[in-house]
Amino acid sequence: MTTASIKDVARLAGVSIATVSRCINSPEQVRDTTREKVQEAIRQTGYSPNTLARNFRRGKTQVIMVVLPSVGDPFFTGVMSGIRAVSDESGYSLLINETQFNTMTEDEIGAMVVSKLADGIILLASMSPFGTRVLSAESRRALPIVIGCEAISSELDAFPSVHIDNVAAAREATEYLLSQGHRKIAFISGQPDSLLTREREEGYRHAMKEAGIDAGNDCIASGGLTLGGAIEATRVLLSRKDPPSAIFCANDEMAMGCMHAIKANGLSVPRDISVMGFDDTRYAKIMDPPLTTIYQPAEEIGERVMYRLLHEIEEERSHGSKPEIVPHKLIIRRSVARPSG
Amino acid sequence: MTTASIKDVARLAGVSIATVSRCINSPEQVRDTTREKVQEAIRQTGYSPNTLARNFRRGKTQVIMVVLPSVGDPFFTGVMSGIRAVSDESGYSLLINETQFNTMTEDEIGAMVVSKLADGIILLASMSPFGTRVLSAESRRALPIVIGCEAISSELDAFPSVHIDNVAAAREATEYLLSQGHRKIAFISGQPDSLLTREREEGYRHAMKEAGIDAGNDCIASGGLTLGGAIEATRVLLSRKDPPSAIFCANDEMAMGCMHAIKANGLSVPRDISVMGFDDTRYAKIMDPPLTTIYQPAEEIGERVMYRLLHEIEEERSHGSKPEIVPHKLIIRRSVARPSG
DNA sequence: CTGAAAGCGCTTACAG
DNA sequence: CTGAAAGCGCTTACAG
Repeated sequence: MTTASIKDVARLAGVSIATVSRCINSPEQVRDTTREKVQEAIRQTGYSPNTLARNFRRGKTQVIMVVLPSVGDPFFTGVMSGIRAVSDESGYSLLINETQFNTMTEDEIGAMVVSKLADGIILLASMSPFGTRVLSAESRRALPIVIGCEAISSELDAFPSVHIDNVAAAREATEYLLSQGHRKIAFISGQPDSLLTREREEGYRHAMKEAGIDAGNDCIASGGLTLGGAIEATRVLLSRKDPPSAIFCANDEMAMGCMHAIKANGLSVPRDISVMGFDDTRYAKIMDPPLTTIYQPAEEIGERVMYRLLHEIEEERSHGSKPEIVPHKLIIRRSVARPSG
Repeated sequence: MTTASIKDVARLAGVSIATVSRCINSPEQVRDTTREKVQEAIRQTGYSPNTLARNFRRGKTQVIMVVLPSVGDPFFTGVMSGIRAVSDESGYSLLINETQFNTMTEDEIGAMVVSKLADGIILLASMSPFGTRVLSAESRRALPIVIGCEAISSELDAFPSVHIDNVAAAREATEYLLSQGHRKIAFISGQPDSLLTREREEGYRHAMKEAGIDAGNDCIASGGLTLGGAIEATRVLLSRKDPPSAIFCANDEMAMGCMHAIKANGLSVPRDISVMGFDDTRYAKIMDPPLTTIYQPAEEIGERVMYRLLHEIEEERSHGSKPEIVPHKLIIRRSVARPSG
């Protein structure tokens, strides 16, 4: 199958390749009769422009790369659909790059843009705060990158971002648990180096401290943001001499695992132990009992991130832009009750 | 930020661009002293090869495109990790293209390959069985495409594929329900035009028929493979004059919604109604009660699909290859019991 | 409205 | 081991 090139079309139609190109890219510049001849030739040859050549020539690809940690994470369903809503009407295609929780260094991110495979990048995944400095602060600012959902490392704070106030949200969640009378509140965090959960942990610690409670290190267990990790972490927490009366998980995925582990241990949620999640994924409301959690406006985050990126691509790069903070919301369902003790 | 080109490096190092190119692509062909000069020049200029130019020149991209219906679908976590395990050791990058349940026509798929944006394609998503015929049967066979998980339309049956025997698996699931004494078994299907669920539905019908039970159309409700769709479908089923004693859902996602709707209706699973899923995603075992379902070897499917694709890319295209069938397995947990009636 | 020509940045036989 | 040169397929000022 030797694919037809623009030359074959030109030869068949009896015109120059420039004219064929114009028929495709700005047909209004071509006389009707010529255009029809060319279109017929395109049909006959089965010609389709070589995207590789075109991208190269134009120096751009019309694609936006979305970097996310893991396909199969229900939280990203909403974010993606927000991104897509905007990209659909802007003529960009979306391609997704999965990191599988390998933190990306700044350099790898930079390489993606420098290599021109995408015109812009949306980062929804964590990345190492310790990228080696190939890119100067100046050139870094020039890359069309926008960060969504996550707090970001100091190396990346030159980039625009949109996310909720994770510290405040986690504090609010913890305060709700406190308001229900809990004192022994444990926290299941993500990977120790994840900035996102570090912020949520900070909110938790802050609220505990303000309530005059010493949240020592054995109030905190790492669940790696995964279902299995949370099950393990919960088991550890429950086996302590003085187990918690409430567990706050840094995301809903872990809250699902946590609830399961509690029940598997013969205890009841929320009668024996209360569980609080974070994200409000589609599963939160169908948990048994339905999960009390923090809602993140996933679609809105997606839309705003994409708008922001289009701005970065099309306008002058903004300098030192502040993060856009979108509102979160505490969703009270039935996985939290007053402690029985 | 004007990025350095190969010319800048050549000038600075005092060599030709051919030599710079060789230093990058086959350094062993270059004398040590020259290579060092060039490497120093690369460092100073911050040069990084323009991937667009390179891809264009080479006529290939070293990327594999994975087409899947939806990021955020837990089933694909395993398939992707199988694919990645193989691609990692083969030097290909993975890019993901999400269809959001818009069925892709054969033409769109073909366009992706013809346009050369990827060297090969893995299709994990449904596609319309009615692609218009831009591609002849011959040329179609030439595209490096492998299909995973799904049964496929007749237009696409020239492509290699790897999946479980969906008909047999669904039959087995239904037979298990029958063996527990159920007669009034409902089925929640996907989109009416989804080939995948059509096969599962076929297995269900087959088993029912063999048991001498008339599974009329009101035993079947469409849930669109989504959580919300299944909740709705379950409500409809429960409101029938003669509600089912067991519900077989075409995937686990719907089984989760189904169980929720049953409980929300004040009924108990499995005491009042049994629920059977399909896929055995990571959530199946943490459902309450844990979900009885069909296990698909997701990782293995991913690995095999990727191996198959590498074969397609690197070797001669295979003609009329048979689908690879991987084994499924009935996983008995606690969402199915004997009917109470 | 159309064509001849330059050039995007690279790779790779071909000579030497 | 290295360089000069052709060429990948397209787009786009520039002339006419």
